[in-house]
Amino acid sequence: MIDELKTAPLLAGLSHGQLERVSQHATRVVLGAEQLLFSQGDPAERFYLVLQGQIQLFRLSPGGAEKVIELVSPGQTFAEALMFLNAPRYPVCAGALAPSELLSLDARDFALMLRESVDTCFLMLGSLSQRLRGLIGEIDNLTMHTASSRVARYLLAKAPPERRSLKLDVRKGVLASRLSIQPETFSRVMKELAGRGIIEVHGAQVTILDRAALGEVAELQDNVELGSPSSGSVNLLKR
Amino acid sequence: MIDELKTAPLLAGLSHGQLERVSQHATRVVLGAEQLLFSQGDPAERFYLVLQGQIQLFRLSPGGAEKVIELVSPGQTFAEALMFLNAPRYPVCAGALAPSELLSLDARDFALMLRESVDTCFLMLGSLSQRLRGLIGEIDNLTMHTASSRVARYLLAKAPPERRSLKLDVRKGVLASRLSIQPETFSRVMKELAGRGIIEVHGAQVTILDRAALGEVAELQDNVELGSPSSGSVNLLKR
DNA sequence: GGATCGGTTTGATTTGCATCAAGGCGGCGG
DNA sequence: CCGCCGCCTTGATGCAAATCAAACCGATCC
Repeated sequence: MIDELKTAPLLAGLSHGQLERVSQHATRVVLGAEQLLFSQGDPAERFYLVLQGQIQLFRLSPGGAEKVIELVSPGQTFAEALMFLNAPRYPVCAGALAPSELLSLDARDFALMLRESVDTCFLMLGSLSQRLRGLIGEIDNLTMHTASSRVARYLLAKAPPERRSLKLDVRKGVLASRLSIQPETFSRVMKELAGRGIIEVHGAQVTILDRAALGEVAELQDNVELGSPSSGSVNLLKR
Repeated sequence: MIDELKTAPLLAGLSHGQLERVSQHATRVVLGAEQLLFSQGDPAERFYLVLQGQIQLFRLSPGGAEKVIELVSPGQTFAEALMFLNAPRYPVCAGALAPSELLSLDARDFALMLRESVDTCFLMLGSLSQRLRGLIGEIDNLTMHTASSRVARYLLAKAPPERRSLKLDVRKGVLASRLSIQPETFSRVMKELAGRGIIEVHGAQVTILDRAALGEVAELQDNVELGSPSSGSVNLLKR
């Protein structure tokens, strides 16, 4: 299990002793597709590391509509920010989009351990800071750009820097929700882009034919950073 | 200056020695109304504590349109999250809405000091965590609620828990941007609310006449609600 | 094979809000 | 006091995206 813990950037820097301590309070969780892990409003006593599968974090409206806030892939952690609040409750729901396997870590114990490791505190601070930046980008995206632009940005961020092809790894409807648009609109945008010869679509397989034109649609300007997970690293401030 | 530093929750917990160290690297900044403090994209080497006045953080679109992300009041700090990234740049612009006075703190030095105080690390973690939660709320707001709802929420949040009256402390246009709506729409929403006898408006002075009705407009969680046959949700996910 | 069932696509229509365009109102300087 | 200049308001129009509705497709299972 310790090797599995090390797949998370946040935990990779821990000492062997610390990892052992963490693993002592960790449990393995297996979820079937469409299975719920926790609901928004539940007391947040644990946080999670995804090992396999795909997790969605989403908000629920009273009417039952769900809006996907974030998609979490293997190697990523989620809900760890909450352990620093005093009576934390999950602000979102979490559920599996596919059969998934995760590790569930004890927040309270982890926080106690953190007190003995300023280095890890800084890793955590860096991680939260990045997430903060991501959310600001998200708000920018929502308020200053059109649905087409958001789709284009997603495709550009998703496409390996110099490969033309990419595969949508979740149902299109879920993706649409992640981008805050309706499935119908998503479909229409993709069709429009395909019609203009900018992309080619075969099911979940998408090929970017004209990256420049896609950038145009994305309304990219100057130094806009796409929310690519690999962008931006953490400063440890050693010494 | 040390007393002034203590007005920030983040700094209030520091020892006297630490505060002295911080103040050694701090400078006082005075801004006139409409004066810019920094631009998005600038290297982020300092962060700020507002002493007097009112600061707006905003994103700039290429066309020059600005969208207010946050309004910062005296006693609050901003841009401190960036010091944990390695080559940080401000993701927003900051400017004064009124003549303002702030303290500018050295990020690098502060981070170094933080290494010697796990307690303060935890304060910082808590602060970032809260901000994260706030931004998620913001996204929820933007994607699942109407303009009227956002206005209603703002008024409810702004109104002291059991006072009926409140004063809008920024120009209405700025407020509109903060709520991600156009000034025209903001005006119409206020007029609509006034017309329905829910609020009363005299310039910047707003009185809430019917708090329950305003909560209704705000689409607050509790109205779970019309016509849904069972209390079971439409949610596809099962526990 | 045919039937069924999600998910996706396509088309028609509606709508919330932005945009465009005037007009009003208040503050401030002459 | 008057006239100018921002800001706010009010009205008319336009448009992007939501909603409503139905057809389509690819799985899976008799």
